[in-house]
Amino acid sequence: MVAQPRMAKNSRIMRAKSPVNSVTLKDVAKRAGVAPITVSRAINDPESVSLALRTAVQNAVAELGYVRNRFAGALASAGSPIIPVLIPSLSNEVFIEVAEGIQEIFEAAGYEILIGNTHYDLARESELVRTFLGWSPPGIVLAGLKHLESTRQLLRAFARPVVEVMEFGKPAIDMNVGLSHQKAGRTMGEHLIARGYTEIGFVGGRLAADYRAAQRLAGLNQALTKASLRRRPPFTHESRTDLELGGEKLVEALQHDPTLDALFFANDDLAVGALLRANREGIDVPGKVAIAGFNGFDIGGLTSPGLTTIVSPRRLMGQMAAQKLLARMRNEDPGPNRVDVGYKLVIRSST
Amino acid sequence: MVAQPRMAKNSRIMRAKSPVNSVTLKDVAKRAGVAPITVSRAINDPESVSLALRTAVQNAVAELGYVRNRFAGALASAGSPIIPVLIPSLSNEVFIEVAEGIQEIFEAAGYEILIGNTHYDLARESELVRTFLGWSPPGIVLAGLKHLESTRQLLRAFARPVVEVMEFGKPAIDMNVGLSHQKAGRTMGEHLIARGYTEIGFVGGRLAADYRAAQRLAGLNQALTKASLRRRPPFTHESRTDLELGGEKLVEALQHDPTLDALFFANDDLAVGALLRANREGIDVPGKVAIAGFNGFDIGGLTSPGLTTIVSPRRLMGQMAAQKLLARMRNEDPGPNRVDVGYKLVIRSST
DNA sequence: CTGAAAGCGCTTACAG
DNA sequence: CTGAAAGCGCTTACAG
Repeated sequence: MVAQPRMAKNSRIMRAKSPVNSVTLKDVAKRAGVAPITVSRAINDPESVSLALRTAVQNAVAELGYVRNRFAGALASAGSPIIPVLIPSLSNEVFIEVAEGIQEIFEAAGYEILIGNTHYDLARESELVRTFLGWSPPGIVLAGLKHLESTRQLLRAFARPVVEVMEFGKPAIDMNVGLSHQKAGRTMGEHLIARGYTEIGFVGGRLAADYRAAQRLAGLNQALTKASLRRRPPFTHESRTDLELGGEKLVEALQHDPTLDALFFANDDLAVGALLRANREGIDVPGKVAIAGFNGFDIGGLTSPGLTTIVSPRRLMGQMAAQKLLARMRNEDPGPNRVDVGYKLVIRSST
Repeated sequence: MVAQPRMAKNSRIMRAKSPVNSVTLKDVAKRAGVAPITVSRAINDPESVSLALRTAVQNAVAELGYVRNRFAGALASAGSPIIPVLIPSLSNEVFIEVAEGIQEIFEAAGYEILIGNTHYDLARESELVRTFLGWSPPGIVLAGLKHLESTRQLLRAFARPVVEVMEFGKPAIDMNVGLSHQKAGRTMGEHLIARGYTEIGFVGGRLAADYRAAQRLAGLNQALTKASLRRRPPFTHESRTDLELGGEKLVEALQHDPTLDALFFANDDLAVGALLRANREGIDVPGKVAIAGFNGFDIGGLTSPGLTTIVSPRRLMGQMAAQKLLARMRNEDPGPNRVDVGYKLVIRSST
C-alpha cells in the first residue's frame, strides 16, 4: 500500500460514520450462548476452547456474517500487525522489488505491510513517519540512511525496531541492510578503465534527490582519480529520469564532448534508453561509445548489444531487512545491526 | 502498501506489547491543564478552541512528544481514513499506475490507501477483502469484475461504496470504471487486417489468470472471423509473462507456423521482448512479421521499429475510480455507476 | 475450559 | 468555548 499523510487543511475529513460491522463480538456471543471472551478465544486461539463451544461460535460467526473489528483488537492488545514501509517512489521497479522481498517475509509471519510513498521528499517522509507511528506499528522499514532530524527524533522515541534498507552504512537510527553505492560506482569505473576506456562520463537524472545515484558517481570519480583520468561534471536533469532521457543525454553528451568513449548511466532505464537511441541513430556501441548501467534489470540482457551493468540483490535486501526487523520484534537475536548485501558486475558487450 | 492476510496457522502472532505511545491524550491534557476532550478538539479542529488553550495544548504536545493513537480514534468515531486497493500484481507497472492515480485523488482528500496484492488469485482476493473489512474502511477499490461469490457476498454486506477498476462492464458489486479489453483486441485486429496482414497470431502469458488478456484475444478473434480470416490457437505460457518470453514466443511461433505475417502480443512487455529478439536475430519487423502490443508504455516509442500498441489511460482510470468512490463516501452524486474510459490505438512502424 | 470486570485511548453527544 | 460521562469493540488479567 500506499499511504499518504492527510493533506486536507481546513476541512475535516468525511468518514463513513455508520457502523459497518453492525455485528459485534457480543452479538456472536449471544447467538452462540457464550461469553464474549469465549468468542474472542474461539477466533484467536481455537485450541483453548472446547470443541462444542468452538463449533457453536463458528456457526454463530457464519450465520451473522461477523467480521471482527481490528481497531478494537489493536487498541485492546496494544498491538498492530501492520508494518509501514516507506519508499521514495512506486514507479521505480527497484523499490517495488525490495518491497516484495519485505512483504514475503512478513506475510509468512502473519503481518501486513503498508507502503508509504515519499516521492523522494524527506519532509514528506517525516510526515509519513509521524502519521504511521499513530498506528502503533511493531516496527518500521525506511528506505535509505538519509533522513531529516525530525524523522530521526520520532523514530528514536519510537523505541521499537527500525531498519533502513537500500544503501549500506552506519544506521542513522537502528539497523541497516544495503549495499555500498559508492563502491559499486567504483567497481564500474574500474571495469571501464580496465577495458581501456579513458574518457568516461556519467549520466544521471535528479541527482539531487537520488543521492544514491550521486554516490555511484562519487565512486566512479574515485576510480578515475586513482587512474589519473579526467573527471567530468555529470550530465543530469533536474526532474526527469526515464528511458527517453537516457537517449537524449547520450546525444547531448556526444555533441558536448565528442572525445567521450564511455558513459556510465545512473540506472538501467537511462542506459537502455541510450542503447535504443544508439540503435536508432546508428551510433556504434561500444565502438563509438561504451554504455554501462546500474540495477541489473532483465532487459539489459536482451538489447543489442547487451548491457554491462551492476546487479543489486533487491529482493534479498528486502528479505534480510524484514528478517532483522522480525527477529527484533520477537526479541530474538537479529545478528549484526548492519549488513552489506553486496552487488555483482555483469559484463556484456556494451562495454 | 501491500497487505496480505495472515497466513500463520497455529502460532499466535507476536506483537509488540509495550505501549509505544506512553504519552496519551490524558497526559497532554494534564500537562496543558485542560480536559482530554479539549486536547482532542485542539488537534482535530483547532478553530473550535480558544487561542490560549490551543497554544497550551500545542506546547504540551510538543513537550511530551505526543503521537495520537489512531486505533482509538478510529474505534471511537467508527471511521477509518484507510482505503484498501486490491490489485493482482505489484510487478506489473499497469497496476502501479492505476494505483498512483487512485492515490493522488485520495491523498488530496485526506485519505490513505492500503495496497493489497492478490497475485492474480481470486481466493486470495477474497481473504484480503475479509481482512480489510475488519479495518472498517470507508470504501474499497478492487481490480477487475471477476471475483469469487464469497468476495461479492462480503462486499454486498459491507454496505459501503465499492468500485471495480480495470475493465469496463456490468459492475459485479457497485460501481465500475474501465475499458473494454475485447473491443481493444478487436481494434488491433482490425488495424492489422486493414494493413493487409492475413495470417495473424496471438501471444499471451498466463492467459488463464490474466483474463483481460484473454478478452483481448477474443476481440482479435472477432475481427478475424468478421474478415473471414483464420483464427489460430494462441501461443501462451502457464506461469511466465516477461520480456524474455516475448522473444521466445516470437521464435516459437515462426517455427511452428512460418506463414504467420503478424503477431498481436498480450502486452507491451511481451511485444518489446519480441522486438528486441527480432533485432538480435535479424528478423525483419514488419517485413517478415508485424508485431503489436497493448499498454502504451513509453519504451514502445523508442524501439526500432517503434511498436504499434494500444494505450490504456491507466492513471486516469485510477483517478476516476477514486473520484466515484469519494463522491459516494461524501453522499454526493457519483454520476453513472459505470464508465468506459476508452483506449487509443497508436500506430508505429512495427506493423 | 469458561467468565465477569476493567480498561485500551480516543470521540460523540449532551450540558453549561 | 469548555467539560463530565458514556461508549466504541475488543483483550488482558484475574478468578473459578
